[in-house]
Amino acid sequence: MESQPKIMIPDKKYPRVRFAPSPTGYLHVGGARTALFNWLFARHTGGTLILRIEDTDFERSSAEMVTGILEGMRWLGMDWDEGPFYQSQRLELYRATANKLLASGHAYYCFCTKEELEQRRSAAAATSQTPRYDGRCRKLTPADAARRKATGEAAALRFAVPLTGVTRFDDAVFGTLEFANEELEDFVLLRSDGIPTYHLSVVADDLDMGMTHIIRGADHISNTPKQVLQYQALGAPLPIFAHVPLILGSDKSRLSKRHGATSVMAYQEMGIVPEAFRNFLGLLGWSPGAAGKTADGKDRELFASEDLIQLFSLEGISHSNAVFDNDKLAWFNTEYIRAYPAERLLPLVAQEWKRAGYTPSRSTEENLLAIDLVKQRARNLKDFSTAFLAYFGDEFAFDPAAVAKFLGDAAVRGLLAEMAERYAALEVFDEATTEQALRAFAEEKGVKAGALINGSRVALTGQAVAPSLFAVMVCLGQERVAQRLRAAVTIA
RNA sequence: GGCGCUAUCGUCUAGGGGUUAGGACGUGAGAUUCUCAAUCUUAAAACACGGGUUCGAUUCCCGUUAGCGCUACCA
Repeated sequence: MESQPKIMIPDKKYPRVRFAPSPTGYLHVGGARTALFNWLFARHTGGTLILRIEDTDFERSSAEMVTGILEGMRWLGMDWDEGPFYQSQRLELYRATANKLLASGHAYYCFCTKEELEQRRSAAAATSQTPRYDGRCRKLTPADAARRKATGEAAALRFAVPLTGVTRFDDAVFGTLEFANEELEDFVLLRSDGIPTYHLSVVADDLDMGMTHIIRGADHISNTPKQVLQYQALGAPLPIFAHVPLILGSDKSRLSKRHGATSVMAYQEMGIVPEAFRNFLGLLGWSPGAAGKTADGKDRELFASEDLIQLFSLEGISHSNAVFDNDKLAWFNTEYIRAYPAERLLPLVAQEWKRAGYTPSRSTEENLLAIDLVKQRARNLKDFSTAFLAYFGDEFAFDPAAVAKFLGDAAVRGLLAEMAERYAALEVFDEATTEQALRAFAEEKGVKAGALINGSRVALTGQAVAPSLFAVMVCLGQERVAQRLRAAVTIA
């Protein structure tokens, strides 16, 4: 990791928020939503978004995961103003902060070993006592502790939580939250190897980086009093906390691998359009309230990025957890695919083709026309590399079910081949003339036009599902149509 | 177990002391078409339970239940 970017001088007139993922996994759905809310808030208020990588757990963190997280943010169209900062490169700050806390008597050295602590914890659990650090090293005199530390004895630094009283803070979504200090244990600030824990580094950084709002997952609510205590010990003003409810799987348990994809990038691979995903995520745990009504009083669902930015507010964040609904995501996806102009859809489709190892054989012009023709029927980007292949080149598969349903009759196949010559001879090849030709041919042969239409559709596209047949013909072009109809005899 | 948070259709949610409790996804039915999707119409579907407060509670308060979170020298 190269040199660290500079932190700008905090200008408290505008909010400063951060997204602070831990690179122990890819960007997951919950993290992406937290990032989105921070980004939306920053953009709405004209504030600053800082990206901070919380990699103080060296064993579980990796550079690869950082890359993945940045990739996920970019895919969703989120940018950041400062960073990424790496906590692993800011260790001095944490030590300095720890020293301040030690000097002011808010922290003390603890010489208990990990094994001892574990033993006491399990002993407490066995007698159904609340397992909590008993504060025995707190009784050591500072001089004693300093001497032992000087001899090289391993020691962690713990925060001395007040024995009585309550710690209170205002949360922008949950209101005033209050915790009894006696419920809090003397948590570790610095591990015995000198590496800070999350509790210390998060406060030191949020302070140093001038954060005004802390927007993060509700799983941090219980950690917050520990952080508030540090702000107070340091004589620093509190930022505004805003805890965002969690995202749950379909069984209402916390979203995890067994619910399907948790990595944001997996949704790209599944053919989801980034804006659809962002729209969906933005509405999970947040709603614009009355501002999101349409003229006829219905709730709006479709919000472009700019709309989300304009409407976003902390007040709209809901208090309860939300279940991730794949069906609704799929619906957003089709809405966006259909609404995109072909020019905008093409790059996404091209990416999908690349991933599928497909190269279209027609021109960009023709591809754009084809995209416009078929996008109404797309549910997913994947459709463009599977069912829609016949529109972009001559290599495509025939759906066996479609063949069986509409081309099972050899007589029909023969008629199509015969009809191919009519099409080859057509002087004007547009929707009107192609339809005319087919209906005339059907009448002449004494068969239903529908049978020829359906058969042609399969012969031309390989699918039973397609746009209007004559539009398909025009899209494919005269030569191709004649060719594929001639080949009909060989299909079944 | 302790502490904390939460509770409106299956799901996302709006609303709020007096409403036919609204919308969206999904689901059912019908219409339409050249297949399918779309579209249109339409149907079913919710204030977790029990006590208060109040003329009146889904809304405010308390309790119960349930779900989730935290309970590490992880973040």
